[in-house]
Amino acid sequence: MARMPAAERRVALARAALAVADRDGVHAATTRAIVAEAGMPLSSFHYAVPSRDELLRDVVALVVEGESDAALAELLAGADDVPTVLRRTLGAYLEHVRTAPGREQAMFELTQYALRTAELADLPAAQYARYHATAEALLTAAEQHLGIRWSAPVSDLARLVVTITDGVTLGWLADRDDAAADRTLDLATAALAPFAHPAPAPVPVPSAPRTTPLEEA
Amino acid sequence: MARMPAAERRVALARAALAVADRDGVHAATTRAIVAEAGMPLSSFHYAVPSRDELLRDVVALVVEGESDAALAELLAGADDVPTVLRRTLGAYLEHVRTAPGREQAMFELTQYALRTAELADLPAAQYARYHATAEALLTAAEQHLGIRWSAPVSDLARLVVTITDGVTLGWLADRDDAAADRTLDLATAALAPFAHPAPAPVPVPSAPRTTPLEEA
DNA sequence: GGGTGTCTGGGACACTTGTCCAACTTCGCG
DNA sequence: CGCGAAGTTGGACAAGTGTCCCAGACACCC
Repeated sequence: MARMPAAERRVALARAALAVADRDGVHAATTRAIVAEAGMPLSSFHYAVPSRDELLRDVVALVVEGESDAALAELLAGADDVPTVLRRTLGAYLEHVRTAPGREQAMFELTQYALRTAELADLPAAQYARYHATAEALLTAAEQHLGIRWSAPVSDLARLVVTITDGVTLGWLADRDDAAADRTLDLATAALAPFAHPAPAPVPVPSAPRTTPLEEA
Repeated sequence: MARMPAAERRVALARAALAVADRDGVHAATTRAIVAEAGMPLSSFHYAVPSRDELLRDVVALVVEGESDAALAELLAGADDVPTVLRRTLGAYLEHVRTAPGREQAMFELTQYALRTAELADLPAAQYARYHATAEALLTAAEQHLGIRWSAPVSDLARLVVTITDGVTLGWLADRDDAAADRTLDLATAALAPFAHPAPAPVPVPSAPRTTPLEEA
């Protein structure tokens, strides 16, 4: 085995663990399966990581990290009306689940496992806080780009959005009914869109007039 | 051990398995833990049940069975306006989750486990079909009792409702934020209520006029 | 009452699991 | 060059897993 600092080996193990959990489920991500995936001898595991549970913590961080970026670009494209953008964003999420179902299922499994494991009991709350924050950022960005204001607290709406994406994912994983999932998103869009109100007259800061409000970051 | 026909012993084992899965998670529901819970010797297990996976199938059936009744009564009580009934029903579900979180989590774990297990791969679809059917029956009953008509296909709405309850459950299990879950249900209620339209003039069957349409079953 | 089929239950099997050790090699610095 | 720190590794451990066998006990019907 090539020589490798422990820290580096640890992230390689986290990536391997994610690959195994994606393919075969979290319960199959044993220390032996993980090192096999990473092409390491078993003894490397506990040299790089104190315990399997610690590694799983890394895996969650690994996924939650890269999650926020992908969806944001979708919003900025074709800045149409609210329902269209909403539907397109939800659709993009579902598409992501469809192309990597194991990954998303692994995240559910990880959450459930963490909830049952004393040393990881704090993980799910942090994980979902990140989900909620991501959704909130998305909704706030939508206000800007669509020139609207949400008629309910954005943090509450964000939680509802995560609720819906989670629910749709779970349902689709269970029966793989693409058409039904799409119809659910249609309905969810129709249910969510009315919370968007046209923005009040773009508040001009009296002391600092702008030529065009479109130039605001 | 008292003598007991194998069939009877099997349901006792299913109940014990549910108790263990509720308390300690599905992964802790080993054959030994289950028979200990049931107060049986280990060898009784495979006399009554061919395999552990078969037993888990029973457990799902056990829960899905008793699920439909509880919520229905809620609807019939105080037949108020749509948002109130909607909110009350969703609230009753959340309350159920709150009082038995392990149970609901066990169902999620069971679904995830089944999805990863070839012999149980058919379970999740059937399980969710039941959920959807239950929600659909509820929504249809609501049409009658509230004198409304849903402006979207009831089966689609039912899937959205299950999506939301699943999502709320998952989120609450993760962070146990009661207030946030309640706010999510408030918002979901506001989002769902507009799908209810006043029923069209109560269709009188021309050949069989009724004195009062309220007496219809 | 005898015998057949149902039920009991102790014990074992083959295997997998997370974790650790102790010996070995390699690196980098003085 | 020498030496301590860092990295590598085969092998083992104790515990736990699902499943099965087999000898015995009991119930019920002819």
